[in-house]
Amino acid sequence: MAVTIKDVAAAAGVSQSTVSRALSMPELVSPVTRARVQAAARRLGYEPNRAARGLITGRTANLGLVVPDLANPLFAAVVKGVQAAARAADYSVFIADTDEDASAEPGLLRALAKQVDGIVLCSPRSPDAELTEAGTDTPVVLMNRQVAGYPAVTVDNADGMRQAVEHLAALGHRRVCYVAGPRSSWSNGQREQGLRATAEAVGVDLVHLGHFPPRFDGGVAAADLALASGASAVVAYNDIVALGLLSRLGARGVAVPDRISVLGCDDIPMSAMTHPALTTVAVPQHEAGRAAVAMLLALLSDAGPTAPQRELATQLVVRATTGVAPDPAALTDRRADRSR
Amino acid sequence: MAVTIKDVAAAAGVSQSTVSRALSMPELVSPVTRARVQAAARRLGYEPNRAARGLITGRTANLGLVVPDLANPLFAAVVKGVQAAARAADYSVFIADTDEDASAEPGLLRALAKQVDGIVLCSPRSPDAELTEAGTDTPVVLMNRQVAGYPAVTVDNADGMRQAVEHLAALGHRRVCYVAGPRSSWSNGQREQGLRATAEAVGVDLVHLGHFPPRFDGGVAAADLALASGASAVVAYNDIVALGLLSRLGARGVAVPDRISVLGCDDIPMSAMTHPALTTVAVPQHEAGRAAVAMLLALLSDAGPTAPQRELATQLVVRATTGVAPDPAALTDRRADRSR
DNA sequence: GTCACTCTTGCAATCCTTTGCAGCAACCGA
DNA sequence: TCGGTTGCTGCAAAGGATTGCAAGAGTGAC
Repeated sequence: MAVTIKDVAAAAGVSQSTVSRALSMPELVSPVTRARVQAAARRLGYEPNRAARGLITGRTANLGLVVPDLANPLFAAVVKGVQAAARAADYSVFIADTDEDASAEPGLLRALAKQVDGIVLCSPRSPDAELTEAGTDTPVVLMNRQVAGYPAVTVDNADGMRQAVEHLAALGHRRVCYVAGPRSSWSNGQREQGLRATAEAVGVDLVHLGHFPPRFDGGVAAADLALASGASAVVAYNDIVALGLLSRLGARGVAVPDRISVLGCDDIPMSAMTHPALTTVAVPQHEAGRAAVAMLLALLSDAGPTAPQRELATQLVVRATTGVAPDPAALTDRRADRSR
Repeated sequence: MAVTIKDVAAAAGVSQSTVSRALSMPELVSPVTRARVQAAARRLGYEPNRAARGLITGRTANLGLVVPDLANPLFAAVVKGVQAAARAADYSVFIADTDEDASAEPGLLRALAKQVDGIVLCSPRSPDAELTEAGTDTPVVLMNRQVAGYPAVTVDNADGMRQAVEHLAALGHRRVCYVAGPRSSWSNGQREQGLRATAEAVGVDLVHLGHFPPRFDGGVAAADLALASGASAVVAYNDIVALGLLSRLGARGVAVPDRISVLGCDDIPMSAMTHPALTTVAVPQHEAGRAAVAMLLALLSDAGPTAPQRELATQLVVRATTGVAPDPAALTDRRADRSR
């Protein structure tokens, strides 16, 4: 049998209430009693029973985290950030994975809601309406999405795209194509918008390509279209798609970046490991995870506004898949281009 | 306020005990009462309070999962498998990530133990002694490791290596090098052993290379050594290391598989996406996760032996990084070439 | 008609902790 | 010396579900 508060009380010669207070509100008991109780608790190896505590306080000391796909390294980073922040505050984390299935979100949310104090909902795919409908009484912080009335942590996707386009423009690119991600992704919308605004501002033609699944094969499928679009640079919805692009381009013998530049987004670890290494826009997902938990915890303790917003900066990381735009004349003759 | 069993009892006109029984031991109440209670429960949207139930039953309906690194796609697969099996049995899962830090394991284990009914310990890095020492009263199932007295789910690493070596031998390779993983990894030990046994049996020279961290840069670091070892094929501890090897070989302009063959282990999704695609030994981690949960659940219900073992089959997946061994004469030619 | 038995159901204790309230002592100022 | 604080401590009541025990109703056999 586990040691209970009663055992500690007996050992210290005080009542259960005093033990409880000595351990969780130490300033309420006299120093000498406090010391005696704490000594007894430590000696007996007492650990409060979380179920009993939760029963009366109504709190579980657990947080929930919902991500679209754990196998995506981006979300692995989020998970690690969330875990770290939660552990520091003595919270544990339940993780649920929707497998990119938007229709699974409301159900998971409801299931989680009962056993956690708050939920971090990362990159939700559900339409806003369903999201608010599934809205329980449990506090929720959104990540990578903004919905009116909800607190949210986002990254400045538009600014990341601005950096990307300006980088490409500076390299002489005049026609850039964007391989779009899921229509239901808020981040994708933000990226499209940032892209469009900057493209117009710097005088770059923007070609919009389909909506592709945010996976490797999405990039593979998009590569030929990108090549045929006449663009000299491709911006992908994320790094995994960019990796798919690179793969297909490589298979077709298309030189990157000599013939076409490729740019990803997220800066997952794999991006630095490809050949050539991927130029990408780094989004601080680990930090975003921490921030989301901090926000959630603040919400739980009733501090601050009920729908705070926090936006984290993005940063272009220039590696080897972006280069000077090919001379339009040379485009038809690759050999001439190379020998330049 | 949430709806409690009391509300359901009042609505159905029965006592709390009857409600409790109607919902969790339906065969104990009369069909008509049962129907009335269940209808009331559904109508009111009743969900039992897990804390209250846990308080009296001593069960949490939670499982714990400890993995070395969530960012490793291999473990992401394990997580998904565990989640799926747990959800099917109405358990939730706490996940802890040790960041490949063996010394963090005992602490995490202890912290988890209090809030779960059982733990799946995946690829533990701690020495056996520490593991058993940290051994709590909480049931634990090991994955990718066997320790006397513990139930475990493993994969047949040795047989996977047999398939790998026989494949290489059939391609004419006579000297193969192994890029070893962490010394503390049980899987690594099994792989070394399987490799050695088969190499001897088929008459292949085996060169053992260091112990490298199971990461991309481990492979990068090992590549030059592998090349210098005179082997015509390299087997890597896992796919990520193999990817590192490929990267460094590519950077040095070494042709794969013409000059040297590369073989990974695990079959992570990325392996199929490289150029050339990686030949590897697939280990069914998703299924292993499911199996581990099944075993844990059986343990919790007191069925079967206290230390059951289950071993899953591995399967060589031949892709494009393994090929016919280069002609030894050609090998020296090329070496002379490079030393010029 | 009565006894023994089964089938349902309700009562009430229990799990462990937190917390409002009250009691008690000591201490301060008047 | 006494009333009023202040500071600690203990009592006891939750909190929501499970479960051993017992009571009541119904059934079948003699």
